[in-house]
Amino acid sequence: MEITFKAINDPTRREILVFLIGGAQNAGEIAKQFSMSKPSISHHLDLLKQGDLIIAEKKGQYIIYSLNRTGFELVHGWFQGFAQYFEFPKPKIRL
Amino acid sequence: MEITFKAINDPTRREILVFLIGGAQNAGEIAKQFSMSKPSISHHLDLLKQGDLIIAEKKGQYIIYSLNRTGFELVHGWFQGFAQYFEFPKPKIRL
DNA sequence: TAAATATTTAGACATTCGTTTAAATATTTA
DNA sequence: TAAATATTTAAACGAATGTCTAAATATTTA
Repeated sequence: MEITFKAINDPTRREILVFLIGGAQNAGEIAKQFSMSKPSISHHLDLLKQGDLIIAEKKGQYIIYSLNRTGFELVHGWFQGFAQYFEFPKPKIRL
Repeated sequence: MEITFKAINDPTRREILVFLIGGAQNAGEIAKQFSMSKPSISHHLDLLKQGDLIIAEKKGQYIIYSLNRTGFELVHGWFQGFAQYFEFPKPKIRL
């Protein structure tokens, strides 16, 4: 929980997540998207992985990263707790 | 955006938000919930306010805090971008 | 108006965070 | 097996963060 919110806190990491909506990519391709050193991106990927927001799979000399449902469900679940507070009353009949 | 994610990152601030689901409260009542100095809580409230997650209204010598829809919609909107990725295909017919 | 109450602002300090360069590990190719 | 490629790990460092105590501001009450 804590680590997942932390992972989402950084703008670069959020951009990585958005980038991965387009599909799984290896670390090098992800790093290309950013004007930042590869070790920095590697570190961001590690935090995203710790937060269960991405999955890493080794394919030969590459490591393929893709979005992980687990972390997103965790955060979404937390927000659900507020839905009740904000939601307008639903119509009782089907419109 | 940036400040809203930052505001949500801290566990104390998330607890404050959850506490406010129960209804608006003044700063003193909020501070009572935590084993932390009032200035610290005041600082957390300020960050939550900056992130549009709470609203502050002065009532006499008290300041009443309540949840603010704006910040929650912002974060929810961001997450919506991933819903498409994860969502299973919906049935074409009404069940 | 003086004292009491509610809350914030200011300054200080240790911890955490994001970044970099250099070195290490693992895999593939010549 | 040696060289090349892909990625991470390690060490260092300035910037940002969360907390505290002390002081300031604003409002109410005696």
